[in-house]
This record gives sequence, structure tokens and C-alpha cells, in this order.
Amino acid sequence: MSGDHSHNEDQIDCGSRVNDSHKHKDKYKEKEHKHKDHKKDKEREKSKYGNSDHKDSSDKKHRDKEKEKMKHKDGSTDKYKEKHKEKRKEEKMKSFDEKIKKEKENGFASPPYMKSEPEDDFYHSPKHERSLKRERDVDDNDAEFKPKKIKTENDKKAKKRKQDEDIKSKKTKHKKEVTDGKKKAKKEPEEKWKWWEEERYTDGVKWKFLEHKGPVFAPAYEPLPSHVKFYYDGKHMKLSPEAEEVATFFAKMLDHEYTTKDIFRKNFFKDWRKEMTSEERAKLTDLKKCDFGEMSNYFKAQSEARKAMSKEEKQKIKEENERILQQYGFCLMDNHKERIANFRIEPPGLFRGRGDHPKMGMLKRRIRPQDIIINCSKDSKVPEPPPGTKWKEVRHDNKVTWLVSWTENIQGSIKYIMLNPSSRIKGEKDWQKYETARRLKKCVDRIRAQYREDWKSKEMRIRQRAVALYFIDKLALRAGNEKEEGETADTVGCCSLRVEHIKLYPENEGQEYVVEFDFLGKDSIRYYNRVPVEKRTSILNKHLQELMDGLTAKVFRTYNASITLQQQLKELTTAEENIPAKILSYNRANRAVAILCNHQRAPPKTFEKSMQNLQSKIDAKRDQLADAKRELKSAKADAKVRKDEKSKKAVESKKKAVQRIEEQLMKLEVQATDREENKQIALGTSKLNYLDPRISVAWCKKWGIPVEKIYNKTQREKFAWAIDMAEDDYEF
DNA sequence: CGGTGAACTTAGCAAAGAGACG
DNA sequence: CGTCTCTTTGCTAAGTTCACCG
Repeated sequence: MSGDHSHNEDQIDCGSRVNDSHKHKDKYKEKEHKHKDHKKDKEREKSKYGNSDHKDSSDKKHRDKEKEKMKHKDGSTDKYKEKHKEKRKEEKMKSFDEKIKKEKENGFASPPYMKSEPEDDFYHSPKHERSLKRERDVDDNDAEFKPKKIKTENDKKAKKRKQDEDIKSKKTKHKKEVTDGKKKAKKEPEEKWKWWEEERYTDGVKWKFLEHKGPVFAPAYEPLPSHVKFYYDGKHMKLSPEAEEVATFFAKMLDHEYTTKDIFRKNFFKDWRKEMTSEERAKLTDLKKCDFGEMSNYFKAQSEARKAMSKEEKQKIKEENERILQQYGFCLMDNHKERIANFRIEPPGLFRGRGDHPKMGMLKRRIRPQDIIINCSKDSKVPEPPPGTKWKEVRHDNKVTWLVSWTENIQGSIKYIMLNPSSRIKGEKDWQKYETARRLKKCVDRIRAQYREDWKSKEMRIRQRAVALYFIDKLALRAGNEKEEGETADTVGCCSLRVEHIKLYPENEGQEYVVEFDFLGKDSIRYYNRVPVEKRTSILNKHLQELMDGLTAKVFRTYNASITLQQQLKELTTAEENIPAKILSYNRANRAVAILCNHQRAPPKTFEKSMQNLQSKIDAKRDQLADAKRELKSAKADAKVRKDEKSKKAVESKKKAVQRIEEQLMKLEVQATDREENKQIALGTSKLNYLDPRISVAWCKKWGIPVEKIYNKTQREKFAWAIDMAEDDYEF
């Protein structure tokens, strides 16, 4: 590594971002560690490399072991029963569940596997699997997706697990079959399936069997009661149902500021008129003369009424939703019941783009069965369209993951119904993403050296490419594809930056060669940063592909995010701290990443107030502590005089009280710091999409932090694979 | 071999839900 | 036990990537 890499320190403190979350820090005393300087990163980096290399050599062995056991057991150990016993409406899924069984009997039990590397055949290839295998596409990208890497971290554990499970699974499987019959009525929930212990498809096939119930459509429009009137130019006017529906969309948004925006109003009115009868169209020519007031009030009253509903009524609605979820919220994919992410079709309404969107206010039309394409397997029960309707198409494409699709009318893009992040199909992909990022880790030095070299190239294209890559790496910018002008808000990423987004200062505030960025990125979120630096995109990705198999621009974001988390965790966590303080450290590490990736949020509306509340809680706690201390003192004095058991006991209990209060106070203060620092930072996006969950899991294990403190239920479901496989020594 | 569209990931915000508070 | 507050979930827009087409 040459001197040019102070790289990773830069990742974090690379500029004076406008919304630096730490700027308010001193407002609330900073008793805790601050972010330290990151000078040690370099060394750390190095030693890590050593580490991982070392590790790799042993990986292979484990991998091979791992393969031998690819039995796709359905995870039939009892230990998971607990988690599962929560509400389950078995009856509804009966048909699915039955199918699961049937297919197992058919010997169709699990995704056949085709190994990606020839030499693997040498190690393992049970005949029965083989027979189901497909030819693998030679050019398939997944081929590069090394099972070897993947199996890496779970090795130790897997080995352990393997041993007891091999024994156990024989037992349990047996038991299961026996008990199955009588349990029929009250079936045991399917055990959590550890798909990450199975082989995956490698030939572009996404599934072998797929059955689902189709989408849930938006409820039909219910015309307004006749007392809710619409006025045009002060006069009551009864609208046709079609026109009325669109009018209600506008009425519902009346308080929102974008109903005041010109483009929004113009687009809305234009589309609204299309839905009107010709008489209506002739009459309604000026949006300003439209009075939606009664409609608006009516909807407000409705939502009030909904809030005021009795418990029973609310319960009923909840149950109905649960019923729909059970019926439509799951599918059967390759013998496993999987949760669907978005089984409800998007309801009609007015399009609200983000930022300065040219199409805001346009009518997003209602999706009907004849707009819907169903995707499922040939041998499945095709979902029924609603009575009297037909699907647009039913297809059986197992090279894609979606179950339902339709074309949306605003941008003309396709929307999909897909599976939940906890599903095998999403989880595998997510895992793969982090493995690619880890491979980048191994060659990032080389790549960084090369693009620096390329800055000197005589070819302009090469120089441009190298600069783009440098920014993508150093600043974690997005790739920045071209967009159609006038179709979307004017936002940019690295390769679409224009001159007006950048200012160059040979010298600025004492630093040399400063680049100032100021542009709107994804979701029209502002990116502002000033960076001191050393003295276009398909092309870019092609180039990256040559540098490393599977490397694209976004891998840098994943890589830099994850490596930053790992470094920051190492740096910020201290053994002595208690759990709340450790979690603050975790959040700070997470925050460093969020800042790097520019994940911002609007400060919560009630932020100041909630901060004050918290502060007064702290003050109260301080008073309480002072009182407790006083009491302790007098108890001590008392004990000195009396010297009896009773007063000694009193001292002890007062001591405990003081301690307890001190702890509570500390916790509150930590909370205040955390919240303040987090004012405009959104941690969720990086946590969910950029941070290799195994880093977090390992950190939890290392410091004895319950993983629930870091991941909520949904997140634990999504990252089940990581929670299961990562040990405390996992290295990204 | 560039352009385009399909497929899939990433993103912030708002509504709903859960939990704390009085 | 209603209300207020914070967290979680749902929603869907807005990105990236890659295969395919002419």
C-alpha cells in the first residue's frame, strides 16, 4: 500500500457535509468517546488482509464438508417450535401444506443443484441430485458466485451443527413422519427453513415450482353519500362516478402543499378532465373554481371516525386483514411457503413524485385483472381472476422471481409482486451481494492503484473513467445513469454530474484542491460535500467487470459501507462500557455509514419537543440522584452512630438505589446523545441494504449484546441467514 | 454495439401499531 | 384506559444492472 491511501479515513471524514450529524454534539455534554481520528485504519486494514487470506485457505476444506450434507432437511429440530407457535391459520394454507408434503414424496423436494465449478464434481455429487440437474449456462453470471466463499463463515459452526444435526435429523425426521398422521388436525408449523444450508440454482433458474393466489385488488370505488357536495363556481354539481372518484383523490390531498403547485394542478386537471363526461368537461374548465371542501371534510370525518372505532370493530378489521394475509400473503415456492412482500395492487390515486417531478398530479389509474400478468409454474393451480374477469396473460417463466406484474401508466414501467426479504430467493441474492463486496475487498488496493494511474492517461475517456471511479469509491456516489429529460425530476449521480454541480477551488479554507459538490441525488436528496482531493457508465461497468468478476459501481457502495462499519465498530467499542453505551457505539458506526452514503431524513416534526422532553427527564433523574445520594449520606452517618445491623442494611439498600439511578441517568443521557446525533440521519437504509449483517451479528456475539437490540423482528427475519451463520470472529 | 426495457435493489415518508405515560 | 410518542411496517418511487434487439 502506498502512501496515497489514507483512503478509508477519508470515507468517513471526507468533507464538511452540511448536515453533519455531530455538529450539535456539544449541546449535550459529550462524556462519551467521540469519533476518534482514524489514523490507524491503514494498519488495521493490512492486518485484516492477512487474516482473511489466512482464513480462506481453510475455507475450502469446510466447504467440501458442507456440501456432503446438502440434504435439504426441512429443519426439523424442535428448538424452533417455540418461535412458531404464534398465531397461525393453518386451515387456509392447507392446500399449500398438503402440496409441500406431496411433492416431497415425489422426490421433488428441493432445488436441484448444479455446482459452478468443475472440480466440485470431484468432491460431491449425489446421483439423485445429478439426475435433476440442468445444464448450466456457460455465460451465467452466477457461475462466479462462489459457493466456496459463501460457505466460508459458517464453516466452523456448520461443522458443529452438522455433527449434531446429522444425528438429530435422522431421529426427528423419523419422528415427524410417525407423528404426522395424528397431528393432521393441529399441524405443527413448518420449521424455519435454513435455505442457506442448501445448494442454489446456478443456471438462471429461480424456482421449479411456484403457486400463489394472485394479487389483492384495490377496493372498488364507493360513491360519496349524496349530502357530500361538490361545487363549481359556487354552484352544486353532481359528478359522474368516474369524475367523482378522481375528484376525491384531489380532495384527500387538499391540505398538502403540492395541491398548490402549478405543475401538480395542471397535470391533475388535465387527467381529471379525461375522466369526465362530455357535459362535465364542457362545464368544468377552471380548477380554481372547483370547491372540494365538503369532500375534504367528509374524508377527515371518516378518518376521525375510524380512529374512534370501538375495540371490537378494530379487532374485526384486524382479523379480516389477517385473513387476507393468510390467503394471499404467501406462496408456495419449491416446497416452501414463503411470504410475499406486496401482494396488494397499488390503488389508484394521484401520482406524487419526489422532488420537482414533471408528472406530479397525474392520475395513476386503477389496475384491473385484464392488466395483470400472472407468473407461476405450469403444474401449479393458476390463481383465479375475480368473477367475470380475465387475466391479461398467464405465463410460466422460472427465470424470473416475480409472481404478478402490470404496467403502470405514469412512466410506463412495469411493477411487480415479489417475495419478502426473508424468502430464500431474496436472501440468497442479498448474501451474494455481500460476498461480491468481500471479493472487492481483496482487490480494492489494486483497483485504487490503477485508477490513480489512469488519471495520467493521455486518453480523455480513460481519465474520465478513472475520476468517476475515484468518486464512486471515495465518496460512495451512485453510478448515475442517464435519465430521460422531462420524464423525471432532475437528479444525478456520479456519471451524470454536470459542470454546474461542481466547483473547484485550488485552495479553500486552508485545504488545497478542494472539490465542492452540490447536487440532487436519488429521491431528490441534496448531496453537499466539499472534498479535498489529490492533485460516462456502461463503459464504466464494463471496465469494472474486467477488473473483477461481478464488479459494478454499486459494489463499491456496499463494500465501503460494510468495511466502514467494521472499522468503526472496532474503533468505537470499548470493553468497559455497559450495553447502552455499546449500542450508542454501534449506532455511531452505523451513522458513519449513513453519512457516507448520504442517507438523510427530514428531521422528525416533533424533534425539538421530544428532545426537550427527554432533557427534562434527564433533569428529573439528576434531582432524583442527588436526593438518593443525600439519603445515602445520612444513612451512612446514621449507621456510624448506631452501628446496628438494621442501619447497615439501610446503607446497602441506599447504595443500590444510587447505583440504579445512576445507571438510569446514564441510559437517558446516552439516548439523548444518540437521538441528537441522529436528527437528520436515516440509519435504516444502510442497515437494510449496505451493511453485511454478519458484521453486526459478530459484533453482538463478541460483546454479548442480544441481537434484538440491533435488529427488530423484520430485520431478524431478513437476516436469519447471517444470524445463523456468523460467529463472533467473522471478518468482512 | 448502442439503445432500450425488464428485472431487481434501494429509498424516504406516512400510516399503523405498540408501548409509555399520566 | 385514553392519549401521546416512538417504532415498525407498508407503500411505492427511483435508482442500477444486464440481456436483448436491431
